[in-house]
Amino acid sequence: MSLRYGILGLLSYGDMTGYDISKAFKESIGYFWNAQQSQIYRELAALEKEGLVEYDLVIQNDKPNKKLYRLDDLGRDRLVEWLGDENMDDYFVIRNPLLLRLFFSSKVPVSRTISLLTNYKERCESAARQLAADTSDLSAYETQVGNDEAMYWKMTIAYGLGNYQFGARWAQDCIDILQEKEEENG
Amino acid sequence: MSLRYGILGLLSYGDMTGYDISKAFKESIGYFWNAQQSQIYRELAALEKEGLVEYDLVIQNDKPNKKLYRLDDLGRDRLVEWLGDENMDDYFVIRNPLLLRLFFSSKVPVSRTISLLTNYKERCESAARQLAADTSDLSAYETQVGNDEAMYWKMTIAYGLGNYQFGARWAQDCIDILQEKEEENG
DNA sequence: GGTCCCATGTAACAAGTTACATGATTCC
DNA sequence: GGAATCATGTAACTTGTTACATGGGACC
Repeated sequence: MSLRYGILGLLSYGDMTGYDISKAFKESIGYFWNAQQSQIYRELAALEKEGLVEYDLVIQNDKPNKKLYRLDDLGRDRLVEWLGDENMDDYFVIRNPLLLRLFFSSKVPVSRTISLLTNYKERCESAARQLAADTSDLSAYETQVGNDEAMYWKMTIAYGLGNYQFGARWAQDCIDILQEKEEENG
Repeated sequence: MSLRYGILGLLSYGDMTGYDISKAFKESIGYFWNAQQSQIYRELAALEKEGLVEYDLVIQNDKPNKKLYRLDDLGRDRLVEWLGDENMDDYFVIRNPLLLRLFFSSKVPVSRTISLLTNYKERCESAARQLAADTSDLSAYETQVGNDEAMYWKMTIAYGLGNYQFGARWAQDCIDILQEKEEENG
């Protein structure tokens, strides 16, 4: 259900094509949501059918033609409705494949799990660096969309960074425990 | 794909019915994975068809009959294979509906978002308390399954607790910013 | 000549959600 | 009398994944 509101939300900033939206999911908000291209086209078609969005076909000569989507009033209403929803159950549905795997890791040599966690830690750190770099220049965005938008955006970045940092710290703690274990039994 | 390995992993501890597995997902490992009952029965049927698990039909008089599932050698092999998999892409696919919503929250009054985050913070804190309470007595589990299993289990708990604590702290930071904002413009 | 960008989709499949159906026993 | 526990599943639907298909223009 969230994907649809992600699309409506992006369209609330300005008209976009499916391709633009797909890029936005990858590049701008990929650290808290991701979506397949095929999923976006499917959802856009559904949104149009339900009258939440409309599009104009833009004819281009040097590039493929495109469908430029915009929010309808109904779509805007639904977006605001969703933003005011009291229900938070969705926020506590967790599926963490790393923890699932770690939970059963006694079936595999300790060294294997150390390398898994080392790898994980590095990827957390590089993800954090990447996010910091991508968002280091907030000022451009700030003047473009206004202070309020930038404030909320910063909060999501703070979460992203904090979460990666936590992941890296936790992984290191686990590695320490496992290395001690290895020395004992080695 | 992870669900299947979650089931195989649980069965590696001992024979279980679909109902037992469903309970385990809810109660024991619900803080890092969740699965619908219907999903588990479907997956068990598929695993049996593929020869990764087998079951005995246990006839009961006072309760409904049940299918007691056990791991086959093939299932055990596949589990260990998965535990040694190098690919970590799955661990970095993120879908966080709270951040998605927060990102677009400039369209809604500040007070609304303060109450959202306050609520979120409280639920993080209560989830942390719950997890701590549920796992306060590790000793029973430790003698039952051995030290190695308990070690990995503790690591997943540490993640769960840390993650909830981080969520609560972050939410409070956001609330502080929003309250300042409200006083300025109030 | 090869790859990336632009821009649209379809098709098949896997995974997750929600609701329904059955029925005895136990506990309050 | 009502809810919870035990125990199985089916059906319909939504969401997410992977692969395929098309085709011009730009850049190296």
